[in-house]
Formats: sequence, C-alpha cells, structure tokens
Amino acid sequence: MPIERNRPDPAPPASVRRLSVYLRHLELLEAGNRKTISSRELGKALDFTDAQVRKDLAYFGQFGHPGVGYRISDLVRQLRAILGTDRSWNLILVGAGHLGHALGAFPGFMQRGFIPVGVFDADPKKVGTKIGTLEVLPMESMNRFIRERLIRLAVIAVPPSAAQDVADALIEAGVDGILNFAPRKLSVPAHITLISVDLAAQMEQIVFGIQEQSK
Amino acid sequence: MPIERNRPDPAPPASVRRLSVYLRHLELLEAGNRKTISSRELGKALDFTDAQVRKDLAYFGQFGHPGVGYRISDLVRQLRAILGTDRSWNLILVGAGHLGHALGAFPGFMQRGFIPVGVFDADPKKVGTKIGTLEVLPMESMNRFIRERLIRLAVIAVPPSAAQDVADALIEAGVDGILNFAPRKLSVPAHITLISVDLAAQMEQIVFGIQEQSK
DNA sequence: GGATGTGAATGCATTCACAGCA
DNA sequence: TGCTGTGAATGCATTCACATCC
Repeated sequence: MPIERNRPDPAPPASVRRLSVYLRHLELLEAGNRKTISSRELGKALDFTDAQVRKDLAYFGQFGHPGVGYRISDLVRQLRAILGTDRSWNLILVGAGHLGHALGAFPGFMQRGFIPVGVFDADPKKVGTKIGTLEVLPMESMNRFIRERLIRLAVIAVPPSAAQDVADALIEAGVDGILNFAPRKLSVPAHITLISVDLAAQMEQIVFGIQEQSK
Repeated sequence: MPIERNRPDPAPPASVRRLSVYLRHLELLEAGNRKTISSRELGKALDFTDAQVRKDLAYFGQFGHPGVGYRISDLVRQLRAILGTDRSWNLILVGAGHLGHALGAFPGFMQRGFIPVGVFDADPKKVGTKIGTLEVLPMESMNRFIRERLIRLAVIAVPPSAAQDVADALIEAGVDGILNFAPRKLSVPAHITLISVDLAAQMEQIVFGIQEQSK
C-alpha cells in the first residue's frame, strides 16, 4: 500500500480560475469600504450565477454567513491564502524586448506582490541596458541567479524559436512556475506549472466573434 | 413566425479556441515544408487526443482525407478563413503606457495581420510622442478616427479605473471587438465581442499550481 | 492498413432547488 | 426573511469505438 498524504479532493480548475476574478472584484469593494456581499450580488457584478459563486467558494471552505453573505475583508484574505498571494513572489523575466520592458514595469504585477528581480537576454547589445532599476543580464548568468536567489517564477518573453530552450534552462535551474508569451507549445515535466498566453490568438478569437455576430 | 437566417449549429467555444492553437502549430509545420499530418500526430504535438482534433475540425467542415490525414497548407487556409484572419485587420490601441508600447511593436500582431493604425492616450504629456511610427493622439480625436477609418478592433491598455469609460467610448464610435488588459470586469452589449486578459491573474494561477504540486 | 467523421458513452461543469442556519 | 452550502439534475465537452473510405 503506497504511502499517500491525505489530500482534499482537488477543486475544479474552472473554479480556481474564477477565484482570481472574485478576488479582483472584492479588492475593489474592500477599497470602497464595503463590508459584506451576497453570492447573488457578487455573481451579478461579474456575470455568474449565485450558485456558481457559492459552489466555487465552498470547494475551499465555509466562508459565508447564512442570512448575511460573505465578509469582504475576510474573504479577500482567504482567497489570497488559497491562491498563494498572501506573500510576495520574486520572479525573473527572460527576454528584454518590448514585452519584457512592459512586464518589468507592470503595475499590476508589483501591486499584487509579483516582484521582478532579474531580467535576462541573449542579445549582447541588450545586456547592460536597464529595465526600470534592473540591469539586463546575459543568459549565461541565469542559472546561477536562479539557484542563488531561489527563484521559482519566470516569465518567457522571447521569440518563439527560443522559447523551448529557455523553458528547459529555467526548469533545469529550479524554476517551477512559468508564464509564457511565446506562441509555441512548450513541453515541460508534470511537476512544472506552465501557463501560456498567446496574444495573437486572443485577437483571432475576437475576430471570429465579430464574424459570428454579423451572421 | 420570426424571420431567421439559416444558421449552422454553433461550434463549441472550446473548439474555436483550439482552432488558434492548431493554426499556430500548422503554420510552423508549413514553414518546415511538411505536407500532411494525421489527427493523432497533431494531437500528440499539442497534448490533445486524436478524437478531439478530428471533432474540432469536423465542426467546421470535412477537411481530412481518410488514410492520408490533413493537407497542411489547405488546412491552414481553411482555419484562417474560419477565424477571419485570411485578411488583415486594422486596430487601435488605447493607452500609451508600457503595455501599449509593447503591443504597438508586437511582432505577433503584425505577422498575423493585426495592424495598429492609431494610439490614443488621455495624458497630455504623452500626446504627440511616438510609438514606433505612430503618433499618440488625444482621446478627443478617437471617436472621429474610428468612424472615418471604420475601425472595428481596439485594445484597452489603460488603468482599471478608466477602462469602462474607454470601452463605452469605443463602442459608441463603432468598434465591435475589444481586447482588454485592464483587470476589471467590463460591461458591454451582447453584440460586442470582448476578451479580457488579466496578467496578474495568470500569475496567481501559476502560484496556486506551484502550491498544489508541493502538497 | 491507415486514416477520417461521427453517434454513443462518459466525465466535468453549471444550475436547480431546498434543508438549515442567523 | 435572507442567505449559505450542497445533493440532484441538467447541460457541455471529451473520449470511445466503429462504419467508412483511400
């Protein structure tokens, strides 16, 4: 009989994705000093059903108060703890092109505790230049940087042809979460968390939507 | 009895999303002069089952050849026609911050026929500066620009507090597809196609994934 | 033999509807 | 009364398995 830790049944990925959506809206309400909200009202604001909101949250605990709703500041705290953003995370950027620059200075990252602490680029002409306060470092120094600073998160913003090699190098050095902007399928071991965002693909989906409308 | 055009039953949204993924990979194969591919092989390369690939494609037509597979260049052409990217699309950027800059110069947009033709910003200090070859224009000129040039696509890269107003202005002027990077729920009429990309939320999802792994 | 396209079967995700608590 | 949490029911999405064609 294999040793196995007692895992709670895993929450549906679709619910986890919505947790970020709820959190974003709740942060806004909290800033506006709102105290409580019902599943129905939260759902209405975000285009979900009330049942969906309740079920999503109930996968992770009993956060609500019958007759009252959810206490916003409690729920914000809980959601951050669930998502893992109740602390800050250092990250590195690979690729110092336009997108790398944008992400290095992205207020949404900083505000939510994602701190760029290193930028790497293969182009010698870019090495030594600055992105905000960060100096662009050569790829050769990346492995050591990751190991010494125990970096776990990386963003890939390099051309598609280089993306798989970069991913391999990151993983080899110990990174276990990657956000990839190169429009290429990346292969990574099962224990690595990879999310890819293909901006042109999003645009294609919009164009498809426009066409559907005019049918 | 209401007048109604004869619509083919609509394809599942999940399949439409994968069309972009297939297309991206097929373009790569086409560039490498590969002629045909089977559903099994395409699926293997992208981590889908062969049945999924076949079913997705079959929603849109009969593109395959039994015993042979799919002819890559034909399929690329067909997928572009389905998605609406067999022609190029002008678009405008709203928000000339770092992200706006990055998107204005984004090779993935240009290469796939998404052409930025205007940039707008509410900040007088930014108006008149350049993003690549484009001059940043004041918000006041946006409505007219959209109407005169019949712009249908826009990218919102402004702070969250301004995003809903920008969306309203775009729609009022005639835009019918919006890619939104502001981390806020936007309300738009049903005939508008809106996709929102929340980069910090993607990062949260990665951190959640990392935590799950270490359980 | 090697492939597609597709009904039937399964598996997830969402919604319904209600018991139970404040 | 107002609201949550949750089994049961529905509805989508994915996979299976096979008739069909090159």
